[in-house]
Amino acid sequence: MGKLTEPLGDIGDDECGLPRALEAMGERWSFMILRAAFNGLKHFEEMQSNLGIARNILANRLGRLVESEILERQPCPDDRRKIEYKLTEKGESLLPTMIALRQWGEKWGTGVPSNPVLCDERDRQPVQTIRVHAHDGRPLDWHDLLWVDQSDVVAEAAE
Amino acid sequence: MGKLTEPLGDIGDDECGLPRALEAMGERWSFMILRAAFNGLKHFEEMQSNLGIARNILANRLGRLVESEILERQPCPDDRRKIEYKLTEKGESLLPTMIALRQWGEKWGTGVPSNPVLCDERDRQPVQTIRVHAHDGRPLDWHDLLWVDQSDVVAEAAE
DNA sequence: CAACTAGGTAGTGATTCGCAACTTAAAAGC
DNA sequence: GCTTTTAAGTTGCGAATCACTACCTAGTTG
Repeated sequence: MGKLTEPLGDIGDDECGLPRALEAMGERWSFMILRAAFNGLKHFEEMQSNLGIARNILANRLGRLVESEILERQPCPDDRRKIEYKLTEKGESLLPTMIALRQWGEKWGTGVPSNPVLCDERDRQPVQTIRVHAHDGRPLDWHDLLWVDQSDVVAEAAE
Repeated sequence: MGKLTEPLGDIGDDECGLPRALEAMGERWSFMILRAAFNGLKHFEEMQSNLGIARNILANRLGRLVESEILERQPCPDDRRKIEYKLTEKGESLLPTMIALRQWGEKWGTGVPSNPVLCDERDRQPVQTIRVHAHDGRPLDWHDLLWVDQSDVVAEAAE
């Protein structure tokens, strides 16, 4: 007797992944550090000078990102002073979120076209703007969306 | 004589839209308030009781989101005590970012399948997982990406 | 073995957060 | 029309977080 759909009204908060995501990524600097990691920065000093973040904050955030299994912390074998922070699979899977946020900031910032463009390395064409897509690939907007109870989805998928 | 590509190394920080996006959305609660707005909550008290956020913080965040033109603040004509906060176009265009973050939180949270599923209202099938797509639609991962100078992109697009 | 480097930690003041109480203006109840 | 209730804030204050600087320690270089 599950309610079939809800009118995008209030959803069970704890069913939503957003709070959990924000627990890991919601603090100041977290996204900037993630960007640095995606940009190939691996070491503490590298990130510190690149981001201009305070050292204790950086240490705290790196620790937290490692705890959340977004980054992996491994001592370098060749120079045992150095520590390499690298993205885990979980961390890499934040790429779409980060690109979407970046694209939004570009689109709605000052009209500057934002010069180095993110491209597919295969054909060097810019990547698509990130959108929500339906099962069959149609791009969707907010008003095309609906919350459906899991059981009802499965039933319909069997059709 | 622009450098053709960079190996995803350091990018001009100010060319990146991420800091600008975080200026508007990087504070605690901003994303949760945005989610509330997407879920149809329009009024102060509604959001306050739904999110459990402190009133002063909510007032501050709403003010900031309005300032950033993510929300629009309009007094209700029928009840002049009430104020309606509604998403602007700029605010609505944060939908992909929010869904991407939510999906990430669901995928990597406790193995709970997260029950009400976000679906296309047309066929009631779940929406796709948000990804980065190439110009031609191929899904791309981190290692498929490259920064290309704008002028070089245009040149290639003309081909 | 002296100097330097990588990755932190510790101390301190400035911000911000979060809770509760208060305010103001507009409805509703009677 | 007078009291009560509701909506949307604002204010004060203690607790937590941020950011800046200085310091520390292990490992590496000259």
